[in-house]
Amino acid sequence: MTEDAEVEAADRYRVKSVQRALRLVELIADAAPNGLTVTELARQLKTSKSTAFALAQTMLANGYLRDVQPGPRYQLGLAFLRLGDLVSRQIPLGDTYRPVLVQLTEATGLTSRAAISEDGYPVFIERVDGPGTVRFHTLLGHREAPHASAAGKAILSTLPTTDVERICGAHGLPRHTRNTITEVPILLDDLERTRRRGFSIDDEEDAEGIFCIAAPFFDHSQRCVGAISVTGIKIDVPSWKMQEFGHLVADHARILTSRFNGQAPTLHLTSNPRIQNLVDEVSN
Amino acid sequence: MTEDAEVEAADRYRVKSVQRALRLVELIADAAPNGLTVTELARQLKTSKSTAFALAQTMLANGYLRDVQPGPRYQLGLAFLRLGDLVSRQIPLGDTYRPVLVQLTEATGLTSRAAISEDGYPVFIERVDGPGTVRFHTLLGHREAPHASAAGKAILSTLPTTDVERICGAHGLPRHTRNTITEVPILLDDLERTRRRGFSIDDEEDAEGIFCIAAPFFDHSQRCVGAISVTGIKIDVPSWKMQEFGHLVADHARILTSRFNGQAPTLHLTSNPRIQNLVDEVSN
DNA sequence: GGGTTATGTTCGGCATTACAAAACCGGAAT
DNA sequence: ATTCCGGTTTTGTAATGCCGAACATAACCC
Repeated sequence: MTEDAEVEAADRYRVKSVQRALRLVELIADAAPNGLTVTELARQLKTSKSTAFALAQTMLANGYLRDVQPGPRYQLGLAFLRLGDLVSRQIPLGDTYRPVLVQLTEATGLTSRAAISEDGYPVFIERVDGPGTVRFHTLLGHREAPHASAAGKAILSTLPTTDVERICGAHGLPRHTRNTITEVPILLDDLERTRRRGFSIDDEEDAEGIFCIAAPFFDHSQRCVGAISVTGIKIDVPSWKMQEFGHLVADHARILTSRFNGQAPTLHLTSNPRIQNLVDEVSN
Repeated sequence: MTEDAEVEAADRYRVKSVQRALRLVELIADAAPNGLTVTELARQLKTSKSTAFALAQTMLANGYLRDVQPGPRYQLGLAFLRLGDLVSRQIPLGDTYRPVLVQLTEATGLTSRAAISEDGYPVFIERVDGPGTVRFHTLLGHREAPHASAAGKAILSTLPTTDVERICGAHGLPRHTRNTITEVPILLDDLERTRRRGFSIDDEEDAEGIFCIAAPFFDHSQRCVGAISVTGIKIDVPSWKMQEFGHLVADHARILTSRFNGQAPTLHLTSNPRIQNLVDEVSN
């Protein structure tokens, strides 16, 4: 009990049963679409059936869960639809994103998404699926890794190095694929290239076979609000097309910036010598 | 304590602190977009500041609330975005609705919505706003009154009379405006007219100055899945246009029905004599 | 069809812990 | 500088959430 009094202190003002209830919601969310039974909930929550039952009943009575037959299985209720809609309305200029994404998807034929920055992390708030048959299971509200996603790197590329190091320090650079950048200096190089290009590239760094291209957009004080991105399957895209996609994404990010009456910051070119010879790499 | 042991029994398996937490979420949702402070929460929850604080901290730590400065105000967190998105994906054929609504909005210039039936109540699951500057504050996940909304009446019109009476008996027919139907027989007449027309009309019955036109759609077993509707301001719509809107809505509802591989039920014409002379009213 | 297993639901008691009140703190306004 | 007001922390106590075990009910299988 002496090990980490800090965590203990942080927990002091948390209501345990509510924590459990929230965890229950998460479990059901992850277990979609078939729902979970009381027994399965109890096992996963590491609690007794009676407790899981009481929690589920409470959520049920308030519309946060619904009961799908047969064999009482709990599924997320429509109440979350309302709350989700409310949240998306609270996002500043929330209805600006979709038209831009629609246009970007039409131009590229790819699924496009918009993320806003939450302490450096991209949180996706809007999505327009492409016409392809392959569907990426990308949920709104999802936080992606800053170092292993195009949107994340686009956001990081607008931040001073100290902030990048702080954010990376907080959660490390866990490896997702063999292409994932796991060293801070390499990441910083990548961010510098991103600044020069105007868009970031996730080349199978988050998931095998998937690429992502993103560009940041800004508010009036030149602060990065978030990033928009397109996602596709690596195999059927020649590299010249990647460049084209990149410019399209960057163009549409600029449209968003102007919608916000925003302004992109002027580039602070690095003096890092390792970077200097990358200047012309853009046109490769 | 002897008054209603039934309610007491139903409450027995509810977790009080979780109930409170959910109520807290509702309060914050209703108080949007500026959020609430701990003190305001405590007052509205009729609890002490410390309790409200603990609840809010718990939700905060899990991303269900966010802290908007200044003077710590709590606002709904982006976690709800994820859950809302998940729920909307769980709706069968969830991505079928939007294209149809887009088309309907283009054809009518009005805001159009789709609702699914939950025990006779329409719950709105998708929305496409019209080009007008006036915005209706219609939230997804919102349950409208069955007797005082076009979508509700469209759904009721597909149900046998006994079901309609049961549903109305459960919550009564509360008056919203002076046009609201508050008598069951009148409602039944209206439903019969709806069946003959092929679409339902809410003529300022839910809110003054607002009209709504809806039509039901069906699944393969001829059961009503829900209804789609258009909403507009009464004043600038001539009655012949209402008819045109009605047919457009009904047409698009049929499109949805066919997307579900569904089939509309054959009309069971009533023998109610009061209705007989309404048959030709359609062409008024 | 009866026995068997796996569930969902109900109950009672103990220990936990969520709660309220009050003290503490820090910033804004006077 | 002082007061006020709201947010945070503390602490004791009573409420209540939790568990285990009993009960009910449905699915399953010889």
